Amino acid sequence: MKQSQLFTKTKKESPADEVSLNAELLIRAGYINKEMAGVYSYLPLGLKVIKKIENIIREEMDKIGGIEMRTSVFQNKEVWEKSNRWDDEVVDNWFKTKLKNGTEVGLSFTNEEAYADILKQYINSYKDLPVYPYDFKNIFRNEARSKSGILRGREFYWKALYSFSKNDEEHNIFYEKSKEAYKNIFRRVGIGHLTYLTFASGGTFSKFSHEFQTVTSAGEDLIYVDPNKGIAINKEVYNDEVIESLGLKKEELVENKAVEVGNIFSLGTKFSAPFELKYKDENGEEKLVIMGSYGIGLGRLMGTVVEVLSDDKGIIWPESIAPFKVHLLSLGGDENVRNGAEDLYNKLKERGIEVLFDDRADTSAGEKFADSDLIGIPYRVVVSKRSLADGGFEVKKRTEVQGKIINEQELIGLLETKN
RNA sequence: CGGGGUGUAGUGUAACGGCUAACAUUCCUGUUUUGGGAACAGGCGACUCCGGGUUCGAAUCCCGGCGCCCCGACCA
Repeated sequence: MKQSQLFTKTKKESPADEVSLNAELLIRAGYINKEMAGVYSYLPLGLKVIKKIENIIREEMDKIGGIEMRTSVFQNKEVWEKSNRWDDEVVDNWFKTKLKNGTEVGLSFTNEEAYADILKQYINSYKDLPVYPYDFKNIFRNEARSKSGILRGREFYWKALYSFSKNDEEHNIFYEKSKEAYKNIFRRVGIGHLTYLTFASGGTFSKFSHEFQTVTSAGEDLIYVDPNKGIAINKEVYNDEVIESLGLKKEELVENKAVEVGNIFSLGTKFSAPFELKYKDENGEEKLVIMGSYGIGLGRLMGTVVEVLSDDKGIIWPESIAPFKVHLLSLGGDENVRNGAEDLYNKLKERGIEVLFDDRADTSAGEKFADSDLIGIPYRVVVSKRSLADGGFEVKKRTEVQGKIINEQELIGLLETKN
């Protein structure tokens, strides 16, 4: 993509109404636009990042048997009354609206009811189980207080998978697989080294639920990390008994602030019971389906990556979720430079290398460098009189201080390598 | 929903109760520039969040509302 066609611009100043680092950098660099508290639009660059994250999650969900669908944002009151979660006294963060005829309609704040209700139509026999449907969709929560930029919004894009199993054994097998899938996801988006499987309160059907917590000062949770074992305990269940039952030692645990980037939950029959979601087993006996839920907020995940991976100049995207792999800058108005850059741009595109080409004619070198650092694309390639005189193009990783000059072949070779 | 803070061109800031609301940046015109947010000249852009009040006079003081940020409670 040519930068001259990208309508967004960078800002020198941080917005006055944002304190959180993720919002500051993402707004300054032109990834997101704030509409109101807790509500952000994703601009072209931001959407590219979200799609990259979405694809990683999709691959990992599909790998463990997930099957993608899409539930509606509109929610039927009758369905939610079955699980007693329609009433505002029970759930206080509903967004609700009305049809012309006065019928009440809710906007999804979670998906258990929708899935249980749909799957009830299709699950009859033990032969229909297990199944692992999931979707990506926007979720709405009327938070009393949203905060921390895109870490906690009133509208957010998430992935939610629900598992439907015949019994606890079958459920547990998938539950363990989902842990591995989640670890893969957080590793692949570049925060694996800071993200811990965390034991949290479990509800009625299991002792614990599991959260994936990324350590950062921007977090709103407190967790106690065992760095050697790579696991943590959420403050909400942190006590001597729990520490002991997990085989941990209190003196080895480190207190950290962290962001909950994902969670997995055993639901047992909490929803299958009210929905009478049952199947007939081999003996013709009716049994309740065992459910689990597995969520990841994509905006929160994106914001967490920014919180964790940036410097004083801007964002430092991991290659896996960067909006582009390469930021190509042409410096100066020299004709050879302009043609050389254009030529390289076309060659990279032909090879399927994602490149943002800063082709702006009247923009100074300093401004292009500053923009490039702020936007945070992993590789920066400079075409200038100097680079051409030295025999090619200057390539520098966002994480490096000093670039090096290499020729076109070497450059394409470098950028084509998969990692 | 409790507590604290705050609201002025697109953005970031200034302005004693008193002149045409200032500066920087963005943007537009022109000249000159092109390896770290270039220089010069000119120009556009604000019912000072909204509604009341005090006053000869309000961006400024008072009351009410709303927005936004932070702490808490709650939550992915």
